[in-house]
Amino acid sequence: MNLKSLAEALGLSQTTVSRALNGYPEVSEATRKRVEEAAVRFGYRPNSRAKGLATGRAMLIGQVIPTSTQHEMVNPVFGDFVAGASQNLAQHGYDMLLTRVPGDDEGKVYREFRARGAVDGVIIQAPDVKDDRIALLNRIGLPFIVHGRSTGVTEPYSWVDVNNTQAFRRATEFLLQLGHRRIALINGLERMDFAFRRRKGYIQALENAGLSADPQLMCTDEMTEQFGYMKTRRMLAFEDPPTAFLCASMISAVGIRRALQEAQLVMGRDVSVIIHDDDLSYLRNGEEIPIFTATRSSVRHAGEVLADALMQLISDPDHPPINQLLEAQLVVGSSTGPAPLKAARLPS
Amino acid sequence: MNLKSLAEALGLSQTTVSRALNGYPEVSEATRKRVEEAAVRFGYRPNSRAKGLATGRAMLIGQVIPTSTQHEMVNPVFGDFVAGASQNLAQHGYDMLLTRVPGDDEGKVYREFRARGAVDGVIIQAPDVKDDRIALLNRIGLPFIVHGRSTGVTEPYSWVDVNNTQAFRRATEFLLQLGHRRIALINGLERMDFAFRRRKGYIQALENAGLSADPQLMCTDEMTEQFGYMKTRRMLAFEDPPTAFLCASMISAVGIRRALQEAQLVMGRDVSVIIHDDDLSYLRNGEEIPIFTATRSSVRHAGEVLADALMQLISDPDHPPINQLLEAQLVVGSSTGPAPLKAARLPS
DNA sequence: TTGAAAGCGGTACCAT
DNA sequence: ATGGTACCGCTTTCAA
Repeated sequence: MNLKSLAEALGLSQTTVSRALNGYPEVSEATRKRVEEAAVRFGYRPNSRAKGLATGRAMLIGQVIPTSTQHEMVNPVFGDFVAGASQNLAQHGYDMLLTRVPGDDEGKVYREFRARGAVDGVIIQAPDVKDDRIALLNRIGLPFIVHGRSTGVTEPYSWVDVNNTQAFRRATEFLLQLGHRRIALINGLERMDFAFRRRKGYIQALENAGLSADPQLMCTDEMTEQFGYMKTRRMLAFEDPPTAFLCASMISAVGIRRALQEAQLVMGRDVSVIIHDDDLSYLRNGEEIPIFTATRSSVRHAGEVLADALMQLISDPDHPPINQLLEAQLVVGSSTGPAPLKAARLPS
Repeated sequence: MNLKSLAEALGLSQTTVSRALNGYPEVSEATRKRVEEAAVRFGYRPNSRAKGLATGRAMLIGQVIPTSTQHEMVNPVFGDFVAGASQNLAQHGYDMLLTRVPGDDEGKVYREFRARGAVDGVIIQAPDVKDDRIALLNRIGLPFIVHGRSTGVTEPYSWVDVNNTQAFRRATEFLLQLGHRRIALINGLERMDFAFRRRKGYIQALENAGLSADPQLMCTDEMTEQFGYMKTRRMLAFEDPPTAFLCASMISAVGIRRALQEAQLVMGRDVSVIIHDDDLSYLRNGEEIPIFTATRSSVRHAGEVLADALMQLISDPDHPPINQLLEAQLVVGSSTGPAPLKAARLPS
């Protein structure tokens, strides 16, 4: 059923039917009723491509699937982000177009998007420090918004980010308060802006406390389970091992837990662990105090916020860049809900 | 730059240019060269919607984002599946269209897809036992393929699935071989077909060994960390607690590990854990033998296989249903690679 | 081998 | 308030 046959069935012109269905004011209420009813009855839905061709809009937002380069694995929270984003895009009639890039020529995809008119805007994930996608997109004039920021990029662009620096500063401060002095940082690839910022927060907290970061306790790599496991194992073997861990990925966190579990059993070692992204938990004498950032839901939330911002940018081409810094949640309590911070101190 | 202006710039008709670019044989090699070169030079790319309107194909595969109903969280391997699928779709010029359904009227989305001609086919995720989406899609005639199967559906349909029954039967057998008799099953929602099948495999293995499953050791719920944690805690408190755990989600596995870590510290308890999806690991006296199914990469692989199958279905409307059962990987070794199975026996 | 022109299914301008 | 029609950018039949 297309517009033509619907119009014929109603004995009206395509123009009128189209107007009635799209809420134009010049249609009489009587005909509008009649048309809408018939549309439902016949199950008429306008063809997406025809509509897009006529209006010049794709009603699609593009996104390149972000895989960590080597292992080609996708960040497990990607699904949550996408769920949040597409939920709010849907409210504006938009869907999400996912593409995968063979090599590292992501720029080619954006040029294609633009040239083919395949999408009305794009979402950029996991920007690097000095990410060059931003300049490209600004240049080709494809509306976009970055999930995260890119240190070193001076030209204006829209972004929605979580305050990673603050989150890690606070988490480190919390551990320091508890008496920890040897705090390990299991970080992601620091060419990625968010990892870069997390380290910054960690170092800030240490320096504010008059301590300097021990290079031996900081490591950076792709966030695999293996990475978390190996690094933790190695660090626990130091003569002055860390008493707490700060980590930024639920995947690596599994590895850390595995290593700790092993260490406790083998060495009877009593260690604390603090984990960012999904849950931060502090373990002391077998009593666990979960501190969590509930990142899966906050990533989802970021997706929602970002989608709304992008819709604004698209509806108004002259809209100034939107920059939105989301407060990092850092709640101490059980994973069923926040609770007051318990200051469990490290025994001297 | 569109076809018209490209044709004008070349002093050729749109027809010829179109033909040259689409590899029609009747174009002279000389003009084809000339056209292709000019297309590159001008950065010409055919408009997606115009092309789609003319050809009647959307070059898009639809997919509804699968969220577990209550918590609205997305399975963390979703990204890996999508990466695999869209990689192979891209080889055929297809992209993926993601939609989120507000309520539970997923059927409405598929009708829309069909009526609007928004996609050429769809991928169905996480089918329930007796999933009714299958009948609907068969009825409305939208090509589709299911990632997983649906026990109880008799009409033919295409699917790509992993042998979950076998995987869990084998894992259970392995634990039995090692001397375990009290094996816990931390399962997903058993209305979902894959969870249903996993329990089947678990029970099969027990019965083959002349044992019957203890209802106390089987639980099923949404795969949250909390779920894994709480159930493990509870089961460890039994007077005859499990000595091994079989789990089907990396998220719940974190909870299980957390509970075990705690238990070891508090109770000095020595437990084994076996985890499906991402890693199966066996822990004994502090010596860990990882047994893993590498599910993140195998889910990715499933996405690739499924995409290829769907491309076949779409290119040939009369193609009979494609059913492909992927062997579940069950490898014993380190997480860097497979190694021979070590039969670490439980002390009697 | 090349070109003219009729769709594909809508929207929107200009009349009436 | 309603209708006629050009047009969006491409493919494809038919004619030359």
